[in-house]
Amino acid sequence: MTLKDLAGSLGVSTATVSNAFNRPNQLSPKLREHILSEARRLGYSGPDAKARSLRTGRSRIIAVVLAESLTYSLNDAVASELLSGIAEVLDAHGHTLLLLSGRQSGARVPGSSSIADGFIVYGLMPSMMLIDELQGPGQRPLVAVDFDLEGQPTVHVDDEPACYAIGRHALQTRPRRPAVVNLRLTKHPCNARIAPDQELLPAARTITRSRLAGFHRAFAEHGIDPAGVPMWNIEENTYEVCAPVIAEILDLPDDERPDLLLCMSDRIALTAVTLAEQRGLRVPQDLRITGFDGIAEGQYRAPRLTTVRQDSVEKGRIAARMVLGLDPAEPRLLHTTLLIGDSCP
Amino acid sequence: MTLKDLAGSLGVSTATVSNAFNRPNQLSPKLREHILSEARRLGYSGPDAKARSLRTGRSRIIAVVLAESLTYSLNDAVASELLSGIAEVLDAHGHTLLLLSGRQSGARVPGSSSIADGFIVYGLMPSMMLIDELQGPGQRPLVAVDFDLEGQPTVHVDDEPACYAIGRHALQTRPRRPAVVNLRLTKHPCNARIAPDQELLPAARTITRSRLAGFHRAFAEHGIDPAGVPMWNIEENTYEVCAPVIAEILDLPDDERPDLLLCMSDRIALTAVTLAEQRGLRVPQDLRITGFDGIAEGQYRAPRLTTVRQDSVEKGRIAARMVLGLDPAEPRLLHTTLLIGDSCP
DNA sequence: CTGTTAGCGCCTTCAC
DNA sequence: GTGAAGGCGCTAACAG
Repeated sequence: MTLKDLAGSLGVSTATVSNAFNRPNQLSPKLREHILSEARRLGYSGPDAKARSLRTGRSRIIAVVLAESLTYSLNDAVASELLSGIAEVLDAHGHTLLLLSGRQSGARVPGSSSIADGFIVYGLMPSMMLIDELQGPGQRPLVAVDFDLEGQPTVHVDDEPACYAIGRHALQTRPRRPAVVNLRLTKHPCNARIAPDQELLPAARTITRSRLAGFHRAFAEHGIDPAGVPMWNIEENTYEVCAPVIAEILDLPDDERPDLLLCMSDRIALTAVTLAEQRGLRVPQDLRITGFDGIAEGQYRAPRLTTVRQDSVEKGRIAARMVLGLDPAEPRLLHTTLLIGDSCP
Repeated sequence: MTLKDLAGSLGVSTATVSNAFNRPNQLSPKLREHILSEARRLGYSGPDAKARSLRTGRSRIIAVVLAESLTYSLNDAVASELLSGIAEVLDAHGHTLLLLSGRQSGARVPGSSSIADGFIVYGLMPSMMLIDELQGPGQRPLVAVDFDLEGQPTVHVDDEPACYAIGRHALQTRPRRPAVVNLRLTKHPCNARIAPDQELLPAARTITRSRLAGFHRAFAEHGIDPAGVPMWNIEENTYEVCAPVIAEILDLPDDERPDLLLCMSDRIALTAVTLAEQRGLRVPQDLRITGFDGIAEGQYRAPRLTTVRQDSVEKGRIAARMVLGLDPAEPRLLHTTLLIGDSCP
């Protein structure tokens, strides 16, 4: 059943039916109601989305491109919150959400990406090819979240000041052996301690760099040489990947084991809390731990995490509003708030 | 830049360009390579998805319709795992994922739903209107997960036997005051204790009903009258909604407070563990707790949850394979495994 | 192996 | 307020 069929059986032109669905003020209310009710009766459920989008050039679909695999992203609290915020705004404005991953197993970008009216890209892609294609001639809006993309509006969090604040708080009690646990900081994948001469990703490619800068500023201010602070790196923000690295840290001999762990995410910090518990290490007496993100899980279990809260839902809302053209397409910086919990009072 | 333009500048017909992209064996490798490289050079990134989908009738997009709001679903571990499994299969077969919610705030079903090649519907919709429209004349495949939809293939978990198994395990140590904490069991929304005469949803409308039947079978087998077991109900599987109800239970006077809590989800059980800890109640000595789902969070924190693990990722994979026509469209029942943790040894 | 042709279903000027 | 006509970009027959 197509619009044309319907017009045929009603004895009106296709334009009139189209108007009944799309431009109420172009025909009499009475006729419109008649058409709509007949449509329902005959089982015509409105203009076909495929044809409509070809004709109008718009699909009312926004694609969210996630750097990581969908499997990972959907199970990450921060990414989920971001998606929630995006979905909320899109839904409120009659748009729907198409999920794409930067790590498609399929050979190339799925053709279906060209159907979207705009893109929200989250986290740095392993390859820029995808982005290049998205930015193609169509000139559809694109918003980058948590990384920089030349010539495109971005949404960021104040990573450096946030980590400075948390570092300053943690250093009020002077640690004997502080350490930093990073997330995707090294140029080459590494789930282990970072060697002093190891090559790191540039600041433009990972927010961890800004966060580290914040910690370093706090260290310097407290007379601690940042170069002397041992660092570890973790590639993926999951318990499974974090656990071995954290175990390596906690299983160091007593006189080498850090007594302060500045972690780049709450997931890392929570893993540290769990493994410390298992080893009979008391938090915060034997080991103080800080996180980043402020995810719910860290706030309702004991000991409550000392961390910095970023409003990922709001980040998503803003990105969505930008891509829909409701907000001006300009760089945005969200502020964070320090949450002082029990893991580092 | 369209396919036609490209054909024009290369001096070949549009069919040849189309073949270069879609049917490699319909033209010489040499010509194909030439066309593809010229396309890249001129900035043509392949056939437009909108036009292609209109022409072929297929979009390579599968829509997942979630009963709850996207905000809720994305933050629920079980729904996220389901989506992971779906995404994994779709991705492997060159399809992408469109997210729809049964609780659209937008007036009606978004027109964009008619773009999908098939639907996976998760959890019972508040209204069947949406489903009716999806099932419209198009006859596109539809798979229902965790609820029944007449005439459509479904994917279920063995809820009744699973709860029978967990109940049997828990009742090996005879509780003095067992209780059940349900999820969406009552006909009318209720976040409180369920009155004996309160109307419940029919089994076809909530899996909780099957789960409860499993518990009741275990009770009966142990000579406990199910009717004498107090029940509570919770409407949404989040800490925020669970906490007040659990608090109400735990704050009962000592001689009324349950010493065994059979919970319909790990989220509920974890909330109970947290609130019990806060009140100085020891788990499992003072209060034994069981869950359902087997989510990661319940397995790596102490005390490890006694629960039943359902493989939601696999559930998603199966649903996706069915909707893509890779598996036969027939009812499927997945098995669960009992996980005996420390919350109810 | 390559080119021609006829729509897929709809929206939107333009004339009436 | 209504109808006729063209084309959005592409693919699948069919011819050559």
